[in-house]
Amino acid sequence: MSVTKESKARTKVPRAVREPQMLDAAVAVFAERGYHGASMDEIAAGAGVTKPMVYSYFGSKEDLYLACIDHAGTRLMEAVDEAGTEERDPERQLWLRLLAFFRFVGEHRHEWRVLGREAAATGGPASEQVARARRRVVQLVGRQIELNARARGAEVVPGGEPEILAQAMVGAGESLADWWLDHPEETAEAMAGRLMNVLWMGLGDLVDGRLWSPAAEYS
Amino acid sequence: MSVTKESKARTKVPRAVREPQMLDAAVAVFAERGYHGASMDEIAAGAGVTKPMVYSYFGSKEDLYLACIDHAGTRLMEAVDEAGTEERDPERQLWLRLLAFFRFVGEHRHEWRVLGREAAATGGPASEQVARARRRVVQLVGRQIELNARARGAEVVPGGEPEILAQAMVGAGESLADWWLDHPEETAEAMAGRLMNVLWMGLGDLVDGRLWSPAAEYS
DNA sequence: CGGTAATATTACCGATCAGTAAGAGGTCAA
DNA sequence: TTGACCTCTTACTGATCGGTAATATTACCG
Repeated sequence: MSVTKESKARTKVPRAVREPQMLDAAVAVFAERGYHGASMDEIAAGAGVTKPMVYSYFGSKEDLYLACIDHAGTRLMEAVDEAGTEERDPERQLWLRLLAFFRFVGEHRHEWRVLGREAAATGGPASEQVARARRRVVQLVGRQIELNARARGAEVVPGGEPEILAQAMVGAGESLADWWLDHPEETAEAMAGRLMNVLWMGLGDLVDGRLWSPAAEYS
Repeated sequence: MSVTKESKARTKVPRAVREPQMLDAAVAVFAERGYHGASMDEIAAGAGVTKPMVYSYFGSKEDLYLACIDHAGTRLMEAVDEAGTEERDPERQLWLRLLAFFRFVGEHRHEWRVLGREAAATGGPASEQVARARRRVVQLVGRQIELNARARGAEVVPGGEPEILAQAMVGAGESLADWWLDHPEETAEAMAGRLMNVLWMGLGDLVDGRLWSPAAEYS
């Protein structure tokens, strides 16, 4: 009952297994305490080893942090990217990807927190890495917006470049995801639906009673 | 050239003057380094004094942080609240308040950063204070949404409770504000216009070419 | 002037923490 | 078996930082 799993695995564990364990523990601690607040001892303990092992595998605290950012960013990108790749209708594709986003956040809260919140706190080159990972997500969303616009026959998106709109969308998603943490009774579908509404329909439509809803069953 | 201002003010400064100086310095350092990364020595130096003075006025690091949150939150609330108080049209009132928000962010980046980003990093009772300050903003926006809905004759806002929509809006504003930091050539008006568009018109309208624009001159 | 209260400093303590040295103990191939 | 390699630990260093005496210095008021 002391540690999460496998109270005592006294065997030596090969690097290929232990390294991901360390990464997971690091993501959890960084998400909980932030970069400065996280201690390497706690991360090591979370992985079931002691500090020098973490240093021998990852080099330094900052390198470990960078690895966490990369890990989380890649996983999020994969989840959102592969959702709706075979969906032709851009509006529905947007919906599917929003849904994938919230499902990822719901199932990997730690990863999301590392990417979203504690990001710019360090100020060093680590924050550069976070900014890059974040930009990848924003660009993906921006391309999605462009797709939607082109599908409607518009050459450019009015109201600003797609990436700026994407920036706003990602921020709205982040904020809703945070709200979700305090209201776990909501489903990922409900959260994605809310974001889809406020983004796609806009407040102007909403207050007039025009509501968005997924046309068909969602996967 | 060493310190920002007044190279040497060798006189003793009354508490009523020095305390706000400390608060300003603390906001700046907390915004830059985050709670954990900020050192009391740096804050004290920024205020032109040494550490024990800060402790004698604010008690502890956490108390100082709380004071910063309160300070920034109150100022932001005031700025947004008093904008458009005498505007009757809710849609235009929303616009004026978005504008006030971005002007505040543009002129008080430190304050905004303390409220927005480094917020949940501490995990202690300080994050509770941040959450409360943030909630005040969200509630203000939520009331604004309700006002808009009522002005259109709707009893309730479809698509979810107003505070959830407000949560998304605030997040979108945060995110755009961050983007703004890297693109200072944009004006507060342009930023507020973009946010107004994506929120009020919605992507569905935007990609169809329906764009929002302020009806009359904005103050 | 003199003395009281507020402003301010120097110099320190103890704790925490990133990072390391040195070596103990398995594991496996030859 | 043996010896080389990988895993893992104990035990430390040096620096930073929150917080605190103890004390100095200035302003102000009678």
